[in-house]
Amino acid sequence: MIAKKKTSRDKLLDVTFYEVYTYGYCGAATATILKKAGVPRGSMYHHFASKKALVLAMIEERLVPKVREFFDYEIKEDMSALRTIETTMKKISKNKLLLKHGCPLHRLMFEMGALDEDIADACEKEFENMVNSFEKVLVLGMESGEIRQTDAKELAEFFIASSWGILSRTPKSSSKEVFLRDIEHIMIALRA
Amino acid sequence: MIAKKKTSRDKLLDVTFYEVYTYGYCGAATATILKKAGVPRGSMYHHFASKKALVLAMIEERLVPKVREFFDYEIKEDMSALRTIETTMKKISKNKLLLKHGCPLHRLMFEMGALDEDIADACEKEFENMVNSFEKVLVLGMESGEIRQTDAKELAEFFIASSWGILSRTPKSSSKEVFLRDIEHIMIALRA
DNA sequence: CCTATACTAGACCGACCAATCTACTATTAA
DNA sequence: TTAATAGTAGATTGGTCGGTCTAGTATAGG
Repeated sequence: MIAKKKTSRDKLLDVTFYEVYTYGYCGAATATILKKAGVPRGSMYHHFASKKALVLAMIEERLVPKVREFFDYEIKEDMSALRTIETTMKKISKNKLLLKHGCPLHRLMFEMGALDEDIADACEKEFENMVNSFEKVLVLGMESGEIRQTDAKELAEFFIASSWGILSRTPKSSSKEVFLRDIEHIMIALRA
Repeated sequence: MIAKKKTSRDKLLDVTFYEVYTYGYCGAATATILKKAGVPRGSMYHHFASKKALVLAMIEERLVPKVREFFDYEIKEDMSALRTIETTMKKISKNKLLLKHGCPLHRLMFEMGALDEDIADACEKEFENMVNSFEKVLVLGMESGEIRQTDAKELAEFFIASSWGILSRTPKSSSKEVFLRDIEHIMIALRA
């Protein structure tokens, strides 16, 4: 494997993801991002017009792919919808950062939703993508009789929003066990 | 009715609630709070040792009472548990600010949970109070056979966390109708 | 070699941040 | 009248914020 040297741009996006995830948009300082990335200020403003532009690029190139790692369902016809969902939830429950800070998309959406339209739109767009992805699984499950018959899109929206709430409990009160226990309650609302 | 003159302290707490609710802890600037409250800087630091102390007092004296307005269940033995919950959800769905910004307790908890232990503890404490309050309703409902038999505390925690998630959808995608529709899905997990 | 472009480098800027400081006023009690 | 306390008032401080500026380097095409 060839060790590709990370470009300044890549380093900035990596660190920005972590800083915004941890401290929020307002709490993430460019000075800290630059220091941690080991990139001078001039380079950052060469690649990005502003802090906001940096964060918008980070959403597209880091946050969205990371969210999809967890939440993009490969539909395998031979696997049941309920088993597919269960597998995803197990995977999420094993991620310490998710349990501690919640879904990074939810975090940014919640903080900035009413404060910046561009960031809100970028988040909303990916929320819709998650809903569409999950909806497909639910439709399959409805066809096979595993999932309760109802509007699949609405059920998908409900499931994702609820999961976000469950993931956003305080670090102190959240754990793998608590998460999976809460999810089990949601599942009752999904099953036929 | 005697028009009591609001003290500087009261004005500061009122404005701080609004500013922190709207812009978050990091986003809320003391300069703005002082200006909107019409209180000089010296007065603020006479009453509160720091911004953090101001916010902690705000939690106790404004945020917690406001949350309890909505979520403190008076248990009326003659009213069914499901009807009690339904009434509360209807009340919440009529509040524009709640739909736009979510639960103020959830907001602060989510932003500061991992960043400041004192604020996290204050939020966690009220979360537990909400859970206890809701648990009582669920227990009554289980006794009357309306609510599904399960651990009432766990079910209460699940319900509140899910509701928070549902309330924290983007301003654009949230409305009274969407909220009540989502709640209806949670209710399926509650009913016997 | 010359020149244009892409990128690095960090000093610097004004604005804004939370917090401190000294001075002043209103109220109460001795 | 005096003294103590509570609260008002806002200028000022040191530090941090996002963003700009000028200078320098690396690379590629001619």
